[in-house]
Amino acid sequence: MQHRPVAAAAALLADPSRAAMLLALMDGRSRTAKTLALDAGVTPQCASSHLKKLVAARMLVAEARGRSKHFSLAGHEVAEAVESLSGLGGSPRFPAAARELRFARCCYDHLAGRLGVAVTERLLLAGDPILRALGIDVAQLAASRRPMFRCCVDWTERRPHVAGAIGAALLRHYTRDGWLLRARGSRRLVVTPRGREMFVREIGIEGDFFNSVPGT
Amino acid sequence: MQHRPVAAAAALLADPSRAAMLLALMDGRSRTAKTLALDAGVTPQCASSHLKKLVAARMLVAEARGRSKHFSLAGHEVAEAVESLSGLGGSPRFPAAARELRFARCCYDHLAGRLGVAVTERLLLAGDPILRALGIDVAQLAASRRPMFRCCVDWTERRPHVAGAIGAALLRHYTRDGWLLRARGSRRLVVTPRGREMFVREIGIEGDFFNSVPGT
DNA sequence: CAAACCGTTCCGCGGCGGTCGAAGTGTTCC
DNA sequence: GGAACACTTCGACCGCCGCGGAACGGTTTG
Repeated sequence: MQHRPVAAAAALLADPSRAAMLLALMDGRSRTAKTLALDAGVTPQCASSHLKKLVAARMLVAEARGRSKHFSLAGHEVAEAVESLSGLGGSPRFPAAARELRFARCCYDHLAGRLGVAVTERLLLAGDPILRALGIDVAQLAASRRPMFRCCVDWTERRPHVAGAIGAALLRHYTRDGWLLRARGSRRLVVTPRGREMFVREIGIEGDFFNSVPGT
Repeated sequence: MQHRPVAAAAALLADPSRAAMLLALMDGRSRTAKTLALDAGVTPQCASSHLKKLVAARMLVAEARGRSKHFSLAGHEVAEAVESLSGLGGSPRFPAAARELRFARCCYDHLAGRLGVAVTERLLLAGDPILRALGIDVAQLAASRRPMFRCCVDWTERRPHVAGAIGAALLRHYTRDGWLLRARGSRRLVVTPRGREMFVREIGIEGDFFNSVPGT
């Protein structure tokens, strides 16, 4: 609902030089200003200007070490935003040199690539009984083309929530079964008394979770 | 490693008018060009220009309906990228009017906000036994300030992988226990023979997953 | 102290892109 | 058919920002 911060953050990633620097830092390690300038293909004074902006926006953190200065990503949110933008890049074809990178790589401080996705899905399959109790057929969802499970970095909570086929199936279940009501013309959702009861009983959310909550 | 697509995608989100339009569509429903022009506070001809670009970049899809044209988000990836950028907006303070939105809202086609995060964590807690078998103490991780579980939209796979404290703990475990080796100066990770064996035995990944894989 | 190096600031140049006015095309309603 | 409406294209203006050149603190080395 506030579009200024979105545009401001995107504007910082919109410059090819800054994007190259951020991508160079995507392994979670730190690099000197000069190294980043070479990565981006610009002069040191130009890189300095970019790095200053990225630090001011708290996307990077700087650490003075001797006569050189080391930069690294400020946090997971930054790495995740960069990754999600990489996926929007249109062309789903990757150069052959990236094949190994595609299989297993580190993303900031965790495992990514095909192997990372496979591990994730194994962990999430453990939640299967809960979904089954709601009448959601995981096997059927898996048969569809759509990625079964996705996470979405939550704008307000800065933590992930379930998206993908399972996320959509859950929301469908909530609204059809009267747990949640969609507000007209807004993204807002309202929890019904029944929903409040069911979220505690079926999902296992603590009862006092709903106490300090505006609106029902 | 290819920074052009990142910058190009970010540039589309970097304009306040386009960002406002995308945010208005974040509930997953469709809107007409005129409505979006009003949302963004620009003239219709200006909105038309923006919408054309967003459609060309496959971020939006257009559907001609009578004399009006309806636009909607092209997919989850777009919604997720917008959400992750929203989180980078610096100021963690939200206007009071957004309190209800913060608690429960829909993000494209799934539940988001505090409630969405709570449901997600309940589902993921079900994976606890697997992590415990690896010697990862979930309770200890939960005590830290850091969000326990995060997902990262995978650049190559377009599917999520585990990030957050658990993701970092997993990668630490993989490298310390000799499942994976970090390549120098690259994000690339190499699976050792031991890792190959352990991923199958401990995580439950199928054995032939590693067969069609470059490098080891 | 002098030299070398890293990073930074100031400055003017140049180009990309967002904006609105005006005019053109297609659709719907009377 | 004619008027009203939704959307689009064209053209011109203007502001913003990335860029390199030159010059300036700060730190390390000989």
